Amino acid sequence: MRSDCPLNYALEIFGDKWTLLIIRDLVFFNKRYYQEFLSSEEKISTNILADRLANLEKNGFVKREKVAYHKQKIIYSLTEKGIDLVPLIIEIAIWSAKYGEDIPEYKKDFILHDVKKDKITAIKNLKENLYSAHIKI
Amino acid sequence: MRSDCPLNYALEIFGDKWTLLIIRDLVFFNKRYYQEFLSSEEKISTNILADRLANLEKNGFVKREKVAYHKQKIIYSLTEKGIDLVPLIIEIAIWSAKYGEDIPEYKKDFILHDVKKDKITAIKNLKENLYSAHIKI
DNA sequence: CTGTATCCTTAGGGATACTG
DNA sequence: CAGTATCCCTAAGGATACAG
Repeated sequence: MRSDCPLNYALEIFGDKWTLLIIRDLVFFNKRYYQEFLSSEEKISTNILADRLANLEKNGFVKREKVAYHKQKIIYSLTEKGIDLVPLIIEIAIWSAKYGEDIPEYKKDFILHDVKKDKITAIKNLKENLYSAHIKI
Repeated sequence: MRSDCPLNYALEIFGDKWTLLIIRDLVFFNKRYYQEFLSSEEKISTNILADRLANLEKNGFVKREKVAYHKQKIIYSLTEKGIDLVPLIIEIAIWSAKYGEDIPEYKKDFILHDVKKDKITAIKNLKENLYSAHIKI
């Protein structure tokens, strides 16, 4: 640890270029399986994905469960600690929607109109989706 | 660019372990000069600092101005684009105050009581400080 | 005082083959 | 299918010396 600053703490545990993208896949795209993460736009490679998933589990962001009757299949889901990253991911998205370049207009519009205008509802809906998805499992 | 995702965009331009700490120094500790950034807790080294300050300027987060009658002295200040990172830094701090380990209680209390309870006011006050500091320059 | 430049080490990461 | 293991390369970063 470089310091006891809260911002520094966060940067040290999820301040890399991949971790939050995996969280995003879980939150916004309802991804649950290894192959699904592997096939996301950014083309994460398998060794990095395995490493980050292991870290996410170690740090309590993600739970791993075996799928019944599919011996090798593993399902990933967010813990409350992971779900509580949603507000900050949304803030990042809002900033990018305002200043980002080469981001499609429809994505910017969605964030600035549907999300930013009522963050509390947007966050609530996302959390409900995640919890109900988890119950279904 | 790995994708046109807003989150990915943000991670690519300030998703490293140092950039947001410099922004933090500007926002919360009112640092303005190279030596001040250099002496922060996390012990950034001079080549990294120079590199990140150059990137921050290139990406429009920070302005560099020479101090009158101090030929070599440079003063750094945030642009609006940089100031607009405040809400997301606050969200990170709130998350860390809830889940972070080895963070002093008084820091957690400050964030959870003084900041989280009224984010809008906290952000407004920080922005006013930054703008008035800039005018004073 | 504000950087640059250099040297060197380590961490991050892509590609791909392999394992249970 | 979910990882591991290996190879190799590049980026990140620390230490320190130097320049304007």
